[in-house]
Amino acid sequence: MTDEQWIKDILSTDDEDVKLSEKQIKIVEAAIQVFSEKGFSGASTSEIAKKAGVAEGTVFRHFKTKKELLLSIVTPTLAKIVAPFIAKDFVNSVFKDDYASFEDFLKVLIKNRFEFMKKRAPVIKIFLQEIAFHPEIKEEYIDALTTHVKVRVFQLVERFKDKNEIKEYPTETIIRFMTTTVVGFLIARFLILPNNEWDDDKEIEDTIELLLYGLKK
Amino acid sequence: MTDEQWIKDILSTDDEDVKLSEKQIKIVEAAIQVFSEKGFSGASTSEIAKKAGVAEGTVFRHFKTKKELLLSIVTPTLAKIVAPFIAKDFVNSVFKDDYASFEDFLKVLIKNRFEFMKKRAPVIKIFLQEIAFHPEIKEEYIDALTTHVKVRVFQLVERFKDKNEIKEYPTETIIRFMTTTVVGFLIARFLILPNNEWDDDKEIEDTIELLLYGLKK
DNA sequence: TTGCAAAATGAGTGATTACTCACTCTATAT
DNA sequence: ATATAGAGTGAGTAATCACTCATTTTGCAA
Repeated sequence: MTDEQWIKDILSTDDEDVKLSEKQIKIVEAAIQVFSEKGFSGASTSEIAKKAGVAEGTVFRHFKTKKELLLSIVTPTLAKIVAPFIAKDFVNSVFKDDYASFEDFLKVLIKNRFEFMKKRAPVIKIFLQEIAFHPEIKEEYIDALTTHVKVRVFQLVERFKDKNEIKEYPTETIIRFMTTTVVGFLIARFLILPNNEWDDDKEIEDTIELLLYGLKK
Repeated sequence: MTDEQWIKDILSTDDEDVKLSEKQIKIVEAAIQVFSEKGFSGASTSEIAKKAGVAEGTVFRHFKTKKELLLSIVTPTLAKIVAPFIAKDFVNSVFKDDYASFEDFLKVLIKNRFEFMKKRAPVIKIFLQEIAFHPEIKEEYIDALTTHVKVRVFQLVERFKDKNEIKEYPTETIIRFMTTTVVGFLIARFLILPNNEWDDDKEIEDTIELLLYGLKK
């Protein structure tokens, strides 16, 4: 349990984008708030400017169009979703000391994605909402997921299969099962019922256990 | 396997709303298409009217506001989502002949919701999208789910627990697990990747099996 | 203090929005 | 044939939209 540094490093998500002026940051923050509340189409640039404490013209000085403002929020988010998995030898790192169990992996992964979601719920809400109406974003998202994340997780799952830790289901199905379970939990926790009283530690623990029992040999 | 009439009856979702004039139907159909493609805010009443082959005034003769048009689509959907579970003695019906297994129940439920989703994907997309921006709809939805669906499924799961068919996890967690798995599959299948080549029968089978292994004692 | 470029401004632009209303068309009853 | 009611129309309305641009303010080097 103590020696999980192998993934924690890879999964780090704490880098922040800099090189934005003070006003630019205020505009982006306001945009996140308004987009999150009303959706991209329902949000008006005048409201964003007002909330940012800035003239409407200033918004367009820094972002050529309203859509560019959306992209400046959504694109880095996509990058951060993918980031943990693009470490070149992701799979090997996990197995480096031939010590990693499927359980340990699940644990670290879920806890990490939990913190990720906790910190970025409004942005991820925008991301999920708008992906449906902007085919280029959706395309880019699916592309990034399949070429970076899926390929590597695929290898990983097959290694755990080889080690006889999990069942012989189609790897596709296993990945889908893991994904919907984790993502479903996070969406329920942070987007649908954020105001419920959640015993987070217990929910995470149970989710891991259920997944484990469903998949282990 | 042959004698599952007990649920199939209860789960029927094939009633259609009538008492709508020909033009009203065309307007609603057009609205479903445009709302589904562009979202509520992004859709214009003029486009809906055009697509329905109708003057814009006609839209407002039948639906006082744009939002009323949205509600005329979304409200019956909510009713149909809940419908299967509001049969007064839902739980007892399932156990009527003391013959139902958890597996049979899962099988019928998933297949039924699959057909439901298949038939109504665009409307359900609208439903899921707009629930985020219309608190009253969300409230009504959560209310209906907790007072009708959740209560009954709760009883059901506990009965299966009593019969030693499933584990002693918190019933809440079991329900969430079942829900995210099934809903996650349906969203992946019909909303995110509808154009993939899906072996539906196999996916359904595997999903049931995985859920079963995760939950059975 | 002055000079000056970059940043910020907000009134102005044409397009589009949801919605209205005075009017016409159509179907049925007599 | 005529009257009547309601369905259908589409030009018109004020409001709001994303975006522009001539002008002012600001920060800083000389």
